[in-house]
Amino acid sequence: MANKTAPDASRRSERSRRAIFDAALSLVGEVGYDKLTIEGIASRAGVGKQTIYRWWPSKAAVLLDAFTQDVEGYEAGLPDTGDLAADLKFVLRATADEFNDEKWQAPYRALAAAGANDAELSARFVERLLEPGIAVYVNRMRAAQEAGEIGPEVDVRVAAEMVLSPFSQRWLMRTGELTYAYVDTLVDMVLAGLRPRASA
Amino acid sequence: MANKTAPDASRRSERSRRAIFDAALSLVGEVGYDKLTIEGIASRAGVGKQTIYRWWPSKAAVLLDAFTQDVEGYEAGLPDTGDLAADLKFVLRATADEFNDEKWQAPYRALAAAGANDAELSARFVERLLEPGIAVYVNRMRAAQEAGEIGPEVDVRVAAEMVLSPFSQRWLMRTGELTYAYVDTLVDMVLAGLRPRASA
Amino acid sequence: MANKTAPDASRRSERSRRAIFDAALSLVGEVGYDKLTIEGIASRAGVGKQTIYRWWPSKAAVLLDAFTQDVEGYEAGLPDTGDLAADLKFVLRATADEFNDEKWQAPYRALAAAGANDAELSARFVERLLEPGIAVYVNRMRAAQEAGEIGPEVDVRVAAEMVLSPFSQRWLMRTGELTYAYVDTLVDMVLAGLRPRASA
Amino acid sequence: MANKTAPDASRRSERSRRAIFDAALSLVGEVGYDKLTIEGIASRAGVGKQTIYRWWPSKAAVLLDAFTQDVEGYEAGLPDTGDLAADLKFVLRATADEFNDEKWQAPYRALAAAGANDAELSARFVERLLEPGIAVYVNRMRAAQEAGEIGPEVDVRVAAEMVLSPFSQRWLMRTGELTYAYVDTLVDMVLAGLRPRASA
DNA sequence: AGTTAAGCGAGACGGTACGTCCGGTCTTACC
DNA sequence: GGTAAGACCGGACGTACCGTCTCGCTTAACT
Repeated sequence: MANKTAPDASRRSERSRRAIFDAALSLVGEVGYDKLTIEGIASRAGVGKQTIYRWWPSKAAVLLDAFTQDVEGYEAGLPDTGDLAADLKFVLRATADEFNDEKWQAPYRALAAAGANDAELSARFVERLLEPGIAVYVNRMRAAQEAGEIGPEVDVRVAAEMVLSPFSQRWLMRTGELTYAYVDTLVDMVLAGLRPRASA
Repeated sequence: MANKTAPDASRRSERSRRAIFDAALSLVGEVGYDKLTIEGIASRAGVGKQTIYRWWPSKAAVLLDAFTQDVEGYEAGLPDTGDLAADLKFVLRATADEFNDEKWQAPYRALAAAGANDAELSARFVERLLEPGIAVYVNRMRAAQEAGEIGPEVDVRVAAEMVLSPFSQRWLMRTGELTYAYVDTLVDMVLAGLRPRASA
Repeated sequence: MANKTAPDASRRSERSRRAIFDAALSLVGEVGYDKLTIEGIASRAGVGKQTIYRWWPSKAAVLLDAFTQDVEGYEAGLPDTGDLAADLKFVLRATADEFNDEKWQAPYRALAAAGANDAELSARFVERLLEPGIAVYVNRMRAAQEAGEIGPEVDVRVAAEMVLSPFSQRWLMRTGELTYAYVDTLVDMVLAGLRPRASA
Repeated sequence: MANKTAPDASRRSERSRRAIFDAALSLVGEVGYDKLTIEGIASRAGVGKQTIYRWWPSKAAVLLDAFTQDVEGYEAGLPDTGDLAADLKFVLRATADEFNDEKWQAPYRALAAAGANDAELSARFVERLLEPGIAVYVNRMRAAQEAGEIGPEVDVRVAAEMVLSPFSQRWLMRTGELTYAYVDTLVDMVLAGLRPRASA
């Protein structure tokens, strides 16, 4: 795969890297993904085009790095108060706030869209942004399962997706608002089906 | 909004319209959405570029029309055998087959992606492709609700999304295969939460 | 040559013909010859494009007709006071005024230029505009020749061109002003060579 | 005036410059000026369109540079045998040969025509092609004037134009052939008026 | 007076070229 | 050797006109 002699990362300019990220994020917010250009990023960052091409294969890759850079390490806390429904609602409400934040919209939408048409990018997007987000829910549900709040036969990954996918789909396709009420309804409906079967 | 004097639709060339649709669909399958160009469509269709620009604002709009044209009226049948789980699995398996069909992939992915970055297009995409697909499930669930299979307090729209969104999200983000087994699990898990509450 | 069945001139719309001439002349003055378009003429004239294409082969042809229409019959008077130099200066001064008139500049320049690249148009331009103008001088010189003011061996056509060509060349190429002083000098210098040789 | 940041001429590709000139000259000969296109030149030259637009404002400007490049330095020799008439006839005959050469026709006509409608281009055309040609005659005549062959009161510039303008006008407007006989007649007639006045 | 066919205004059409923008590569000079 | 700068080839953009072609409509000329 690596045909051209790989660049020497140790000599890389940190200043340029940061400037490129800043430029990419601010530009995608201003002009949208479609009108985001490598030349535009280079110009805004005060950087030569080649410096971008040397380190990234496409504007989507730049944006992905810029964006993950910005959000890395956010998945630290997931509360476990013992009340699964309450915990899920708490986290999902926070996520709703995030998704409703204008700053996130443009780059996140752009990456989701770019991923749809580019399998390789999609994989990295999923791995670095989507999966860590899902893992939070999966882990909390697994704990609940061990605590007996959720039936042992339940596939918690599918369960997590039952909460997260309707939520993110609504947002991505703009089919509805992400309100706290919606979030609560969604969590309640999903959990209703996960309770251990009446052992009687 | 419409600033330029609108073209006279009654004089429109049906032959050109069809040729453009055919060209757009075949090209998007061959080269992918990003490399799909208006010039390419015009050339393949044997049509002047202006004829495309006269009737559509973007390649995404062309593709949406081409695609809906192609699939219109497909949502005729939704079985009601009295067994909700069986019916949903049946339809969702068919939908899985459709989504796994190469022919659908390119244009559908392209439209979903284009919609993410273009609210207006998104609205038309949702209205003409997404909603009719969802309606099938909502209607069947409403019937089940009236038959007492589903609790009366259930929001069937959210319930339908609990089935459909994880499914389409998997496909769009390529986070998993759309197998019959997955489909069955998903339906079962959702329905588990919808059953009427144990009578008091 | 006449391949398409010729249009029936008897049914021709005089109103449209005039409107086209007016539009062509006013437009060439406003936007220049290069940006003069058939569509622009048609639109300004309130006329269908086909009506222009039916009667003229090119915008240059339209302009030529429009222009000659405008100036036809102007070559009526050529004075003969018996003093050749005075008469030539008188006419040439008037011509200078004409050439210095802004209204003439654009269409006349345009036609001269178009003629340079189009032999057929050139022929009509010469025949309908250039030659009649030259004839005035040739005729007056021939009269002078018969009166003995000019030597009998002189080719009056060439003599006329010796006056007119430097004059029009200056104007066309913008190599100098067309002043009365220049005109007078030119006439005097040419006539100096035409006088009958000292018979002695 | 120079609004866009000017390109860096020191980095200019000499190879491209030459290729553009070759392409422009060969194409104008093949298809004529009206059908000469920037795209055509770029394609024939194996050059991006932008490379043309970066350095020239119009096809006429390209052609002018291409043409002057081709002919620069040709005005070296002007004979002075002591016989003015003979010398002028000699040079003008050579010029007639040149003007009758097909290779010259297209670009020269094109430039003359383009100049008629574009004052700025005209100025450069005159300065770089027309004036050097005229200067040859003016200089020779001035020498003759100093030698007493021409009257001291004669404006040699006007005299030169009396020879050259009828000549080039004939060619440009196609009103007559440029034969040796015509050339000789013209020179003789002009010189007849320039001789010093009978002393006394 | 009624019929008919041509000219007409309008403008959609298949094309070509415009002049601009940007992609990705390459070169130059600097650090 | 990475970098800022930017010229280069290529190719698509969206626009403007070309010249051709219908489409109804007017409007003369010929039954």
